[in-house]
Amino acid sequence: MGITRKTKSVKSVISIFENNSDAQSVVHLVDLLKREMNKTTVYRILERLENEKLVHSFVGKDGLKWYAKCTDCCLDEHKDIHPHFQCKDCGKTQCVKQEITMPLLPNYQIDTVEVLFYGLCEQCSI
Amino acid sequence: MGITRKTKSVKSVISIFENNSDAQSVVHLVDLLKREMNKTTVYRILERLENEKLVHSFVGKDGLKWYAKCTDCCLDEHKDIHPHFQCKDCGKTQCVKQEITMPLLPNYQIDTVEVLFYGLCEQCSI
DNA sequence: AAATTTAATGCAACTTAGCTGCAATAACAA
DNA sequence: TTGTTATTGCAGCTAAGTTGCATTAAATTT
Repeated sequence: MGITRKTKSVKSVISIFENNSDAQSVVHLVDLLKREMNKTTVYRILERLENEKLVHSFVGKDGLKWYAKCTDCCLDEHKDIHPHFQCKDCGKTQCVKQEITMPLLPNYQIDTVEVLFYGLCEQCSI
Repeated sequence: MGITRKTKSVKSVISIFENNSDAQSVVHLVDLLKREMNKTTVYRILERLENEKLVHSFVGKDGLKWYAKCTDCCLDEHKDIHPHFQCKDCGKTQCVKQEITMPLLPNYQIDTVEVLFYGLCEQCSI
């Protein structure tokens, strides 16, 4: 289980995340890579990269799946509380590098807390 | 603009939320009401109820759209920070009645913060 | 209480995200 | 160089959500 083969397609997907720290919607990635590989391949590579914990995924305000590289936003593996920001204007989506504290829910067993900030990014709020 | 006509279908949808404080996925509502009305009607009624601020919507962990009645979870209109909980086992989804404080993101203009707790509910964590 | 207006609905067809099965291809180890 | 098998392409599928348009039925007016 995991990325055992470094194929041309896998390298291609990885390089996108290396050259841009923003999160990427799958839809965007499929479009970006449509000349290089099949959409099914994109879906499957992303799934493998996530298993390998090279990227992590979350659901955007639009209900689409987004992926982002795992770096300083989640140093010690996949932390439970990992906020993301999505710009309602330009669509820019990124990891929020900020600690967040959450209240406990008594009698509940919480695995993850997804936090999505939605609004205008630095560029679009000028 | 808004709910101008109290049709049989509108009353039917509203009564579901009145008889159950849990959030409802649109998929579930469409199925629940399939004998009474067309799925397009369900989608359109929910849209109108949301405009009227009788219900509010959010995206679940699965990317599906969920609706919940606006009551004590959002007394003073639609507050920015309004957490929801979704059970990974039974699917039960509900508003979390708890205040949450969020850090400010400098230079960003945040409209809403979606917080989704994901894990096991009281029943399923026994 | 009929006529009128127009919001609401049903229907059928469409769009799009994401998934599946299987045959063909290409990493990589021997 | 060959053999094994992970990976990919392809075609077709599923399911959520949307759209246009003709029809129906609330609510208002006469």
